[in-house]
Amino acid sequence: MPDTTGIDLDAMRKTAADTSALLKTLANPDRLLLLCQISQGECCVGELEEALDIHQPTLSQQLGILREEGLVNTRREGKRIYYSIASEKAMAVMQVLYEQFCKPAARRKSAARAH
Amino acid sequence: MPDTTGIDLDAMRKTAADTSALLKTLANPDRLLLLCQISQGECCVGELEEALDIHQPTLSQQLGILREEGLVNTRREGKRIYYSIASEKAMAVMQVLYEQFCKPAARRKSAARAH
DNA sequence: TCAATATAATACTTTTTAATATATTATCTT
DNA sequence: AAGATAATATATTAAAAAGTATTATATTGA
Repeated sequence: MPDTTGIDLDAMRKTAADTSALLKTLANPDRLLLLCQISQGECCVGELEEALDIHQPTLSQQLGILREEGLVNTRREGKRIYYSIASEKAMAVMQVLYEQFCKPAARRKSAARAH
Repeated sequence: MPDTTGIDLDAMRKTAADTSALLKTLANPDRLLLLCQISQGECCVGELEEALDIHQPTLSQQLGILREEGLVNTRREGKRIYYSIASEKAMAVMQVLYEQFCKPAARRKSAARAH
């Protein structure tokens, strides 16, 4: 009987590596705030800077990481560059994070209802 | 008119920090595999070691991190220590990760259906 | 004393973060 | 067209902090 355990495990490891790559990209407060803001509608760097009060080089650096990891798209309009969400997977995770961390009251209610 | 922007932003930063702490804990392939396994039912260290082929001190170290961060519970039974999931938030995130990374076919179908 | 698990100690590499400076691209003014 | 300004990106670097893997040892219970 062939040992299929190792094969499955290799596939799982690969998936785990991909998954943890996304999580790692998300695991930074600035980037979470940026994605949160961008997810509510396309915005340019200046708007992000003002809304989140992160100073420009840091902002650009973090946006660069989000770009490299394929989480956001960009579009130039004159001097400005507009960012929007590019990754469904990232959005799916952000949605859950929002439910778990930003809407605790509502969550508790529906959890209670479920009992 | 008081500037309420800063107050909201502080709250958001706090939430973002909490959120990224969880993400950081999850952002490691070994820990993802461990949680995945444990989420399918309580298991002891030996079972995890065999199922995932991670060697003992590393395993114990990663389990230690999951414990410290409150993601898992432990229960001793004789020589063995059984691990189970302790965090609803972590499970909610794991569930989405599973849907996004481990069930791509099913996901694509339902996405297509939605059009 | 053995089995199961945890902790400690260490050495190493890799990341992260933050700050400052500079470059690029586009628009505006004269 | 020249130069000034605005918006954004890139480069550089320094310092701190984390992550990883390994080997050895300790704890707890049977």
